[in-house]
Amino acid sequence: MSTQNDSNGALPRHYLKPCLLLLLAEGPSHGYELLEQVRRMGIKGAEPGGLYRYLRAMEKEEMVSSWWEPSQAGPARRTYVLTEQGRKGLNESVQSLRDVREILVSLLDRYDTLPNRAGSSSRS
Amino acid sequence: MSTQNDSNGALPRHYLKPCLLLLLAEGPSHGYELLEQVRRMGIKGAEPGGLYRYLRAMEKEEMVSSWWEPSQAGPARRTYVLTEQGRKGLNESVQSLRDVREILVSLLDRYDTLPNRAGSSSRS
DNA sequence: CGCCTATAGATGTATATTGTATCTATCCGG
DNA sequence: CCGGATAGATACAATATACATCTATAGGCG
Repeated sequence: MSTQNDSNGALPRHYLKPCLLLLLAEGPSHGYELLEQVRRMGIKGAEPGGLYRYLRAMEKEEMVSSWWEPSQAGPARRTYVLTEQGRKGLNESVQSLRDVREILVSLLDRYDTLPNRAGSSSRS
Repeated sequence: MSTQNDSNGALPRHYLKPCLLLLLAEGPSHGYELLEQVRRMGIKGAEPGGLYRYLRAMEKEEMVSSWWEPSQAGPARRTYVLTEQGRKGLNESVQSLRDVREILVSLLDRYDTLPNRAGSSSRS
């Protein structure tokens, strides 16, 4: 019961956090919009619960700050902006994502050079 | 309490599983050796507990099979090999890692084109 | 021999993280 | 007035992870 479900590239905290920081580095936003942006980035496993939780947690860490903002259409929104701290956090997150990318790339390369005895499409 | 510790590129299940499948696709091996190989691949967060548990779990899913093998120096080892199933699992895992890589790459690109008002190294 | 270390594997458990469902509230159209 | 979309928040169960611990074997050393 621990290798279940890999059919999603669910992208948990390791991705959601840098994503949110990046999006906020591009400009202030609010939860609902961030959710849609994150999803548009291809992150399937993004759900409201986790996202709102994340935003509040990041606020507690002073990576972001927020305030209520009334909207003329619909309920009030909590608008988030990146703090100085958050900018630093983004930089660090990105650095570790670069590491991850390298590991990923080398793993994928390694897979591609695997002698695949089964159903190989190799030519000549 | 949810954005704690990002200082590691800890690479949880999403990476451990494909890693193990890849390594086993390269040839049979045993837990202790796999642990060291995984670590050599740059995955810091790999610990024995999780790894052994993972192997057993994958066996339950018939991705791998194993048997005890005596060793002339030290305690007996459980040798693992990839099954047909496991090979398929690897292929699928890899596909989803490719998706992850794409997301990662585009995210990183997006970060690089960010107008960085702070400490920018832009000239002229 | 008795003890220590390295190798090898496995497990128990406390805590952290997730997923899912549910709840509140506001505004708009009909 | 009602239903749906927007917006945010939270409770709770289910999982996953990290960490420590436990077994066992072989080999070296005093």
